[in-house]
Amino acid sequence: MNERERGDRILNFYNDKRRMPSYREMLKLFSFKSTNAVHKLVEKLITAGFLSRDGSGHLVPGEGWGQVRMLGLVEAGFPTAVEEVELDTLSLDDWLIEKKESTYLLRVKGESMINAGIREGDMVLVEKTARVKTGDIVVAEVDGEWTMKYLREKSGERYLEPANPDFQPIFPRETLSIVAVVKAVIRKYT
Amino acid sequence: MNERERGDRILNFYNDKRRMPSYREMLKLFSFKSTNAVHKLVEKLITAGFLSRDGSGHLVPGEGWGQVRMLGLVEAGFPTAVEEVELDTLSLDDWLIEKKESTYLLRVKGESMINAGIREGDMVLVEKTARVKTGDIVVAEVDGEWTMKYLREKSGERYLEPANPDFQPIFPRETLSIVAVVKAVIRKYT
DNA sequence: AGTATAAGTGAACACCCGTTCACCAGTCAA
DNA sequence: TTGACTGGTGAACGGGTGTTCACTTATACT
Repeated sequence: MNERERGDRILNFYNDKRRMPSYREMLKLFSFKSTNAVHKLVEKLITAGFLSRDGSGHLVPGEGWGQVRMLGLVEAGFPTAVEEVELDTLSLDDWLIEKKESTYLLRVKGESMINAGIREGDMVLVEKTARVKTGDIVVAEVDGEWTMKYLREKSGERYLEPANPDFQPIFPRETLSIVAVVKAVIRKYT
Repeated sequence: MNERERGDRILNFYNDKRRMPSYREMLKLFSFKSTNAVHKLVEKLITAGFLSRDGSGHLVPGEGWGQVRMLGLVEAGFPTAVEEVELDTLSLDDWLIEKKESTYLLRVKGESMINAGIREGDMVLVEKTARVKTGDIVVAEVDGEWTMKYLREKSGERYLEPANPDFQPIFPRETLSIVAVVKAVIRKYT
């Protein structure tokens, strides 16, 4: 069993249980009989970057050992098992979510944003924020109704434009309040 | 400071440091002066579902308190602050990734799947697996080249079909090996 | 006013944690 | 063959951990 494999085993424990194993638990994990063996192994895994310590000395998963291995372009093909070590890994949560308190996941209804690649049933990750620019896809309340559209501006007036020629732009009669900005689109295949 | 707020503060610590705070650390977190106060608070947060204990009694984040709050349809609008408590939350990682060891993230190149809502620059979450069905979007190697297409079957023969009328279906001359199945598409706006 | 109940203090305790020390077996190079 | 190095055992230790007990203070309900 090599170093990489052992690091993976610890990180799998973390992913399962949402916490690091104690040295005594690692005894069983590796069939060791002395916590000192674990101690030495952990020190090596730390210098190797699999694990690390936070400010107060507690063991935490190493930087850049998130959940998914990221590869290059599709055309480039898959790397061999040997190369995999070099790859960057990341957690989707950390990658997509900037402010967890104000981030929400919505299911999309309707086909009004089809030309932006957003289809009925997709999930959109939105952030409640005041920092909106024209051109962003926003969730807004216009005249009492909720929709998701492009935010546009013409002669100083903001309006909403769908990404579907079958729908008409929405010029607010009374109120146009931007509630959230779409940060990402996630489509999951069953 | 109410219960919800205190639970959030602990979970924020967890999201920051990737581990649970100790009772002594929570002292500072809540400006308490006795670990017993923390103890009682934690017990309440556990019965409230914010936190929980794993098999060996260690403190872990409660079930269903992942990263993102999930809401209903866009048309439904945002709930008020009071209602938010009722919402389901989940971790994108847990939701999207089934087998972490064989899951990879690829950046899409080309427009051949545009009608499936997959555009150049999107990220696709793929899983190296043998369980492929016709109709799935797959990453495959045909005659030495790598592409992502729909997997189709006609008269017992498997071929690849793009989701773009400008491209032609690919009937393998020599080899067609399915490398991975596309499980999800993620488009991130900057 | 009286009294439960909730919420926090302060101290004590047993236990588990990570660390360390001394020691041993195998391997590989000089 | 010697010597250094790697990877493991076994035991011991100090400190941090969660828990518990007795007590105090504040809030709320008759």
